[in-house]
Amino acid sequence: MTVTSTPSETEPPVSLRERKKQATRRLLRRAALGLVAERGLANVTVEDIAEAAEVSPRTFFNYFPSKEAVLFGGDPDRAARLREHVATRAPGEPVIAALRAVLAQDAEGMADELRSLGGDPADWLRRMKAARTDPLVRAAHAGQMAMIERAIAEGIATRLGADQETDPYPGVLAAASVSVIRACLSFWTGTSGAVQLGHLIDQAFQALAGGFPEDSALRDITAVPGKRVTGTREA
Amino acid sequence: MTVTSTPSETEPPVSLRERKKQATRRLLRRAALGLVAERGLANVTVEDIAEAAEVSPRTFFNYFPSKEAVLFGGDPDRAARLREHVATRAPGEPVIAALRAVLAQDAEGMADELRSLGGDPADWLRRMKAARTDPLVRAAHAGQMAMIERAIAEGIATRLGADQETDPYPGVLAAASVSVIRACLSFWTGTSGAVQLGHLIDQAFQALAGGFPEDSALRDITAVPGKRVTGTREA
DNA sequence: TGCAATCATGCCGAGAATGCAATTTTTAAC
DNA sequence: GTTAAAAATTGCATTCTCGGCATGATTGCA
Repeated sequence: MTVTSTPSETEPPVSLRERKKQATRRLLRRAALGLVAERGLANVTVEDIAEAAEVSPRTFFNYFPSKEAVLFGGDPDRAARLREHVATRAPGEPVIAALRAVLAQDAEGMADELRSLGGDPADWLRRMKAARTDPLVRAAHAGQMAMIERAIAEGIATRLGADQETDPYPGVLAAASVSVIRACLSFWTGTSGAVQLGHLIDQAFQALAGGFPEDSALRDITAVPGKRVTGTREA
Repeated sequence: MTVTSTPSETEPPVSLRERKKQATRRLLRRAALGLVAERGLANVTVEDIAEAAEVSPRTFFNYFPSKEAVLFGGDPDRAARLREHVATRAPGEPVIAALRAVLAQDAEGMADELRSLGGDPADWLRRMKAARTDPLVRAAHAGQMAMIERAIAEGIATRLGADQETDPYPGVLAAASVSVIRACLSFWTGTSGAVQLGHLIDQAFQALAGGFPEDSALRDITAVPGKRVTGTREA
C-alpha cells in the first residue's frame, strides 16, 4: 500500500495522541462555554463540564488549571509570544502602532479559535451575549488578562529600553491597551458578531491613540457593520 | 482639644457596635495585607488571616465575601458611588476630565484607607512592593476592578446619553481609565511611596488624554518625587 | 511483539465559601 | 437595674475547587 494516512503534508504536530488531546481540549471548551452561556458561571461546576465532555472531572484539571481558564486561556504560552512580538515587531514603528498590530492579530486568533469549536458562529456569539453580563465571567476575564498584561508591559519596556521599576509608562500603557482589547472582545460578543472585530479594534485603538475624543469613530461603529467597499485592509 | 475620648467630633456613625465592626474590619485587612506581603497570596489561608486577627474563620466571611476582597474591596458601595459621580460631576466638563477627577479622588481615598490601618505608611508600602509582583494578587486586583469598571461604564453611558448595547465607547473608555488607575496604584506601591500618587495619576491621565505619546511626562515621573514649586515641604 | 512514554482515572486531602443553628454581646425598653 | 429584642460571633456540615499520587489503559517506537 502506498501510504494512506501519512501525516506529512497537512498537519505538522500530528500524531494520534496529539489529535486526541486537541479534540478533548475542544470538547471541554465547547462544553464549558455552552453551559456557562445558558446557566451562568456560578451555576456550572467542573463536574458538569467534565460530564458534558464525557471525561472524568480529574481529567479536566489535566487540561486547564482552573474553571476560569477553560473560558479564555486557550494557548498556554500566549503570553511569552506576545511579549516577544511587542518587543521586536517593526522596530522603527511607534509603540502604539506595534501594540495595535500585535493585539489585533491576537484577538483575531482568539476569535478564530472560538469559531473552530464548530457549530454556527452566530449561534455561539448569541449564547455568549448572556455571558457578557455575568459579573463572574467579567472578573475572570479581567483576571486572566492580568498575566497577558504583565507580558505586554515587559515587551514595551524592552522595546523602549525602559526600566519598569522607575518608569510607569510601560505598565500603564500595557494596562490601557490590554483592557481596550478586552472591552472590544466583550462588546463584540455582545453584538452577536454584527460588527467586524478587526474594525472594532482598529477604531478602539485609534481612539486610544487620539486621547478618546468624544466624537470618536468608535461611537458610530454600528453604522459600519460589515466591510464597506473594496480593499478594507489598507493601513 | 480638651476632649480625651469622647467620640463626638471625628466619627459620625458611632455606636459601640459600629466601632467594633470597623475595628474588626481593619484588623482583618491589616492581618491579610501583612501576611500576603511576606508570604504571597497563595501561601496565606483564610484561617491564617482569621487567626492573626483573633476571630474565627467563619467570621472572616461575615466581613468579606472572598479572600481576594479583603485585599482591595474596602467599601461595599464604592461602585454605586462612582457611577453616580461619573454620571453627574460637572455636567459641562469633557468625560475624560470628569473621569480623571473622580478616579483620582477615589484612588486617594483608597490610599488613605491604607494609611489608616496604622503603622508606618512607608513600611506598608515597602511590604506591598513584594505583593505587586505576585501574579495572583495582580489577577485578584484586576478581577475586583471589573465590577468598578462596569459601574464606570454605566456612569459614562448615562453622562453621554449613550446606549452600551450599540456604542462601544463607554465600555472601552471605562476599561482604559480603570486599568490606568490600577496600573498607577500598582506602580505607586512598588515605589514605596517615593512618588506622589496624585501626581502620578495626573500624569497618567494626561498621557491617556493625549494618546500616550512616547515622550509623555509619565516617563520622567521619578524626577518629580514631591511637589516642586511653591510650598516646598521637604523633610 | 515488547518496552517506554504518556494519558485517563480514582482516591485522598487542603482550602474556599455558604447555610443553619446555637451562643454571646450590644442595644433598647421598661 | 432587669430584661427582652436585635445583631454579631462561632461551630458544624456541606459543596466545590484544585493538586498530588498511584494505577491501569493507550499510544509510540524499536
